[in-house]
Amino acid sequence: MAKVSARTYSRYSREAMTLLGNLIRAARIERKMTAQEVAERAGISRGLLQRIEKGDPKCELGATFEVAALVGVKLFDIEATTLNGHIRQTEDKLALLPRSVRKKVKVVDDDF
Amino acid sequence: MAKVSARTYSRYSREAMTLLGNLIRAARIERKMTAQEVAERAGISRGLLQRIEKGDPKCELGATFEVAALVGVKLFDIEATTLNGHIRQTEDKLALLPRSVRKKVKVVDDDF
DNA sequence: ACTTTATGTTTTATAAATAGATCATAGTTT
DNA sequence: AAACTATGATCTATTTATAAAACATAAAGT
Repeated sequence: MAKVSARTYSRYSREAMTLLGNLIRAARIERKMTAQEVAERAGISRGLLQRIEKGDPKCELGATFEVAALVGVKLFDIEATTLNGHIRQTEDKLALLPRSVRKKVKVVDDDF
Repeated sequence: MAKVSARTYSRYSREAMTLLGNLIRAARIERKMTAQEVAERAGISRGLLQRIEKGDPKCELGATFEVAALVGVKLFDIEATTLNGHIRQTEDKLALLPRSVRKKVKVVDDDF
């Protein structure tokens, strides 16, 4: 009966989720859209939208971002038009980085 | 056999997810952390981390944000120290907004 | 104050994601 | 070049989220 393996979250990510939920709810109300309306447009249930607005960690990333986009909350504070450019930047960076990370067998003296 | 109700995503949210995944992967590699290592610290499986780095919409928001925090990717471009302040701001705003949205029965002339 | 409608909450059946293991491949270091 | 290790990919059992419905509450408009 007792819940066994509850996942834990760092303070930062918990706060980030709360903030995102708050931003979504505020944006939705400012745009005078009902929960029902937004849920329908996003193709999700009203219950899920409620959890998203609460900052529930157990929501799909896709559903959450979709709702955010729908009510006009900017992710990363980046404009829609420049998102692609940012993606390309990260791809260029990734192309330069090693493709796999190798753990050192011996510990290196990082301290000085 | 065929998949029935595949969810769709707007271009903006799809791109945002891709970007987030790329940022996480780049940050992880730059910090020389293996996928295994990050997965363990986040309390998730390596497979899930892989999907997160790919920008798969069907990941838990919590797991994704946790990983982002772990490798040092800033959500909303906001510092950890000021997150709380931003939350309070949205709460203040929400307190002022109406608690439920009412749809107009008659359409109002918005056009002029 | 009354009526209407949005929201909050709970429950259940169903659908889907996750963990974990395994294997193949590719990349890194010596 | 050889050995080692990280990553990519796939599979299955299990856990878990989701949709949908129903109801109660609360808020907004008249």
